[in-house]
Amino acid sequence: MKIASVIVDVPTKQTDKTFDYLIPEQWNHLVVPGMRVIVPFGPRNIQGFVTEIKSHSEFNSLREIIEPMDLEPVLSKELLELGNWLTDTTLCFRIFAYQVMLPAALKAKYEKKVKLAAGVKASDLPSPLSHLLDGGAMLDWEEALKQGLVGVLHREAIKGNIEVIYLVKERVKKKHIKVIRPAVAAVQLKEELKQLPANAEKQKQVLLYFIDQYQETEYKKLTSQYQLSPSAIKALESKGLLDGMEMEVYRDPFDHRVFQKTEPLPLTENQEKVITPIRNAVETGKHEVFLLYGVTGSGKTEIYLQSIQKVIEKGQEAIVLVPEISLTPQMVHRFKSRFGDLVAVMHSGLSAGEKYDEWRKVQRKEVKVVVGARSAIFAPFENIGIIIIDEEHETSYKQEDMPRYHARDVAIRRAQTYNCPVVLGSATPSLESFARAQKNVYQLLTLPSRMNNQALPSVEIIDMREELRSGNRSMFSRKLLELLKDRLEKQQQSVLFLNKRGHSSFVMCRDCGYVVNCPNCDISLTYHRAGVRMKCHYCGYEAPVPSVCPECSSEYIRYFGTGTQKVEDELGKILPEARVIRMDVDTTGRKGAHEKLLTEFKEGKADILLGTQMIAKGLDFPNITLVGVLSADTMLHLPDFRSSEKTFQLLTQVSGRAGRHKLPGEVIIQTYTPEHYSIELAGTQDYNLFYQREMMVRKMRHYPPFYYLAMITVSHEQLLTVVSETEKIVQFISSQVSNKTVVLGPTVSPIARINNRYRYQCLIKYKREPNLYKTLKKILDQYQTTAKNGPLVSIDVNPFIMM
DNA sequence: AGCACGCCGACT
DNA sequence: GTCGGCGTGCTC
Repeated sequence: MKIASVIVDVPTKQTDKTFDYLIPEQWNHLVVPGMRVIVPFGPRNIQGFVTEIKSHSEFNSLREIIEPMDLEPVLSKELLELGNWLTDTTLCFRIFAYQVMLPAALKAKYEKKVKLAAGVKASDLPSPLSHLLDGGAMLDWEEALKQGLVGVLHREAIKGNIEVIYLVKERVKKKHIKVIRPAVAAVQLKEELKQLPANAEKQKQVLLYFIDQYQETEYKKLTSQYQLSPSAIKALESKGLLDGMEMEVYRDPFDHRVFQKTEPLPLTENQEKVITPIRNAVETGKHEVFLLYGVTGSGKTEIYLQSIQKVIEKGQEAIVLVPEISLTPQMVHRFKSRFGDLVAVMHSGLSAGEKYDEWRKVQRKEVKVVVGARSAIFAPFENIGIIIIDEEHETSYKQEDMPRYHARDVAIRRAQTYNCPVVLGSATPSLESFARAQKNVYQLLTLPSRMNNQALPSVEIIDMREELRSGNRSMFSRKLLELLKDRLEKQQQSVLFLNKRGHSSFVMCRDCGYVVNCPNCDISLTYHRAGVRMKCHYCGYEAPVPSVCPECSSEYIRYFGTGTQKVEDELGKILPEARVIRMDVDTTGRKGAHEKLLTEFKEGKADILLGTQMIAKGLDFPNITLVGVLSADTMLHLPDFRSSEKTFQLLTQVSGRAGRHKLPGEVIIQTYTPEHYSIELAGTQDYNLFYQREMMVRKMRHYPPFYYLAMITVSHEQLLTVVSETEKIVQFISSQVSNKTVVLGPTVSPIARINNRYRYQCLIKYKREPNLYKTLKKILDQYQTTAKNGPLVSIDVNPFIMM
């Protein structure tokens, strides 16, 4: 009998290896690597991934695979290998690496049930069980737990009267509809029509329909159109004239929309210059990474579209990654209207079932292009011709929980295996990428000017300290107010951008400044409008919003939100005639609200669009001629070495919203630190100078791209234990690495406590350390094996969030 | 993760 | 003497 090596769905150190199972004869040829199977594991049944088929095992008493869950593997050979690579490079469990590559719908759901053992009568059991299990009924274990039946069940199980059953279930079913199609030629249908008994009126109608419409038809449509009972169709089916079958259908989220087909636009001279090397790489099947550096509005998307066109012509497939927040309907529209049904879209707005359907389209090779957020990088294509990452600098490409991968790294890895180009596009490339381009690791392609040579908007930086000194205490500088009024008169549109500080909405006392914190974590609670409650995002603690301040008993304790509410109120006072649309977590919570608000703004139903992060991208409306940034520096003081870079990127991004069409644009940036280079240089929109300045800082402080980072976070209930354990780790690493490597710590984490566990960090900065991963793995092995009340250790290689 | 096995305290 | 607490170790 053949043997399968299986990675089981149990994410622990001890089970992070393959387990061997016998393949029952009947599945012998079906079970292949990459397939999900149900296997017995101890007393229960769980899901697992087959990684290998072999004929020998070191174990002598193997159990059998219970059942395969797929007819064809869900992970190709390439993806299995990619999963192993992910495991090694991000130091996670293999099961996590496999699961992250699949839609959530394919993750197993487990159910534990109780039923009567064979040959036992329900009446033999004690009273509560006897009727619950009567007639072979299955009792849900959770349900039994709630009713306090565990003790009884336990006793009966020992006696052998009941049986515990472990079920592995799919989360989402494929959606099917029943269709009917003619089973014989149309001529023959006509023949049969004549032979029908005179009273077979309904059958006659159905036959006439199929003679007229010789095609597959939805069962429901037939029955409702002719008011049929199923029997008429059944009769025809049994005569062999019609064929009924289940057909898999997709939940198409864009079903109701019609896409006007667009043709490739003529390229400018610059675009032509830039696309040529990409086309060549596609043509010759050469792996190369291009950094497409092009200012906002320089026509990067058209480059993507035409490169993909080339790939499709060559019979290959394309993956396009777009940050979640710019995966707007407009963006999707551009791809759908160029490539029509060949596009699958994957983003968080879809339901689990819809995501699964989009994934199936890729798996069944029914599409050629995938447009999606981070996880779309794992699209199960098998002949990739190009991978494009738009807004390459976006931090959302790094996943913050296991496996902590960066989509850019995965993209390059996959492109290497498929010998195809990667295009990283940005108006403000990440320092890492730009530095690589400078060193010719990546090939730099530049689009220096906007299409049609529109001027970049003029940017003015306003020193808010100056405003305060001259007696203006409002949040609008005099200049910004003046321009807002001007745009109102001219009936042009403005965008006001509020940079939210650190985390989201919190509750604060206006009198004493008290902020409501989580009692278990050193972090403020987040306000949730539903139920007027506050929640902790880290431990789940919940509390109602207090009516008086616990510190000073003031009644003026309230939700501070992202500040947009406050800005809106103030706007209402000073510009009462302006129509304002506010976009933040509160107003865009519902599905589709985001799109609806933007459409309203586009249609000119408002003069001012006010919002946070989420309006920084993708807005491309002709009538926007003014962009105001209310507070540019809120992000600058976060404990993050990338804060300058992020500030510069965000300001540049926002500025790009103005004057993208015929009308010239103006940008006002309000700040308390106008002298900071990231703000000053965002003002002059000088990426190159910013790059040089920031590189100097990074070099001095030993940060990327000069050094690589690895962050170790240790947590424990006892402060002293955390400190001493972190110290031990620091010592151990120091002893293992070269003296050129910097090992910092123990340092308190920026979030000093989560869920009553204190947190300390150790930061490693290194240039070349070939054995570091092995060393880190050793640390993980050590701590994941020791007792549960011991310290927890997590490691993030190339961290993006330093908390 | 779940679950069994196993060794100590408070009860019929 | 037993029921049940959760500490430890195993699952091919």
